[in-house]
Amino acid sequence: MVAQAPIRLLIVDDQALVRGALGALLDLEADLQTVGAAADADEAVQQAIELAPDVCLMDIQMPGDDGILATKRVREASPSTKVLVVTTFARPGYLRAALEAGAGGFIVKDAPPEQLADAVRRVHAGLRVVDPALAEASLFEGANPLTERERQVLRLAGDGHSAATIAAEVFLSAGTVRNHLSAAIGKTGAGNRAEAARIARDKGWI
Amino acid sequence: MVAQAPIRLLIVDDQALVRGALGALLDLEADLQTVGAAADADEAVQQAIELAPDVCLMDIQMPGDDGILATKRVREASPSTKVLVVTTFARPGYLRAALEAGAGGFIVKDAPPEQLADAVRRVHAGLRVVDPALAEASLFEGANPLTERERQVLRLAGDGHSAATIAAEVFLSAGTVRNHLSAAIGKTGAGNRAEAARIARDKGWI
DNA sequence: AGCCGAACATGACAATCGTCATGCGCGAGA
DNA sequence: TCTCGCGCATGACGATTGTCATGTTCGGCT
Repeated sequence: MVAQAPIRLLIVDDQALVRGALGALLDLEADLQTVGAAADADEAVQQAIELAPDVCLMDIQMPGDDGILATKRVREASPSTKVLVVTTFARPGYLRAALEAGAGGFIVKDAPPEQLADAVRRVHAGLRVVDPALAEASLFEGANPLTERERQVLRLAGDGHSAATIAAEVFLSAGTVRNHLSAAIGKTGAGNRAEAARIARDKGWI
Repeated sequence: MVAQAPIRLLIVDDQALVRGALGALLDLEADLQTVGAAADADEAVQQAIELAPDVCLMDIQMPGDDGILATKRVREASPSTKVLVVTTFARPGYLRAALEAGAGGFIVKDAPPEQLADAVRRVHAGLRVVDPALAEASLFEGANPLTERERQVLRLAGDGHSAATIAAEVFLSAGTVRNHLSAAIGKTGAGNRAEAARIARDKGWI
């Protein structure tokens, strides 16, 4: 039997150490070969065009465009490249957003290392790879219940901005800002804006 | 020349994928050998005793006891083991706390992969390894200005608890809690408790 | 002993926040 | 077409928060 051409990989993660370590781990597999590495969305898109890799490993948390948006851009730039999203946080909102952005798989960094190579192979074969526990949580949690305005003001409130400050930034009256926050507090089941922001972040809603 | 005995490593990180990936990266070096892996502080201490590794790679963010406390416990359990703290966040407070806990080095995950093996060798040789930029920041930021009470109430406030709730948890009057929070707000230069909590977390003060 | 500063504790007062009632505009379905 | 529901916007009202003046305790220093 003739040896198959290896699956060519592009690794995207803002942390250099993680890029190198994942590369080392995957290069141990005979049928996988790391051909590129990128630290942000722009580099990722450029390398996807130049290298047309078979699979792109994508971390979600990055400075600038996040991994979700980067996934969408990579898929547009190189449709033959499958994207496997690898993330630290098992947030249902992330899973949903990643799949909608065109990701072929979603795996958390808690997963055993042996599973990673398998996930890459499955994604390359066109299969959907999703952590079962996370898929269930996503179903249970349901979709993001927050409206655009609510997300917008809640993000700012979570950073400690006052209602008046937020009102000035989004061109609303302070009362309206408080009202949107109140709605967000109700939908998250929180008792105040700080807790609401924390919960929404936990679930990947903002 | 006779081959040196390899440097024996214990890797501590709550994320299985990262443990495996770091292990793969370091095992590429001829003079380094991964002999153990642990997912939390308890496992780390147990393995330090059983294996007496030369160097322990320690992540800071972990469930249960954090990496700082784990460092202290590993040093006590196996004094011959040097600890190299590896963290995602370059927070000056973390650096100071890690060194006080007995860490021999502190490196962030942004660092280039080649640097990691070198850092391990230096720590093993008994040298201090610290990211220069971070050391400067630590000097500039100074020590944690918050008192014990201020840290305590600010942590709870950051999770969205109200003054009354916090008061009940720490056995103080609501007014006293507000007063401690006010002090913390002043020391962090924030405008309210939420921002104060965010800033304090950023700097590794809570 | 006497003094001093730091951490901690408390209640009064003004500013800000969370909730509610109310209204507008717009797309979906009867 | 006429509702109905939803997102959005606003101001009034009670609840919570942030600040300030004040007081207590405790260790260090002269």
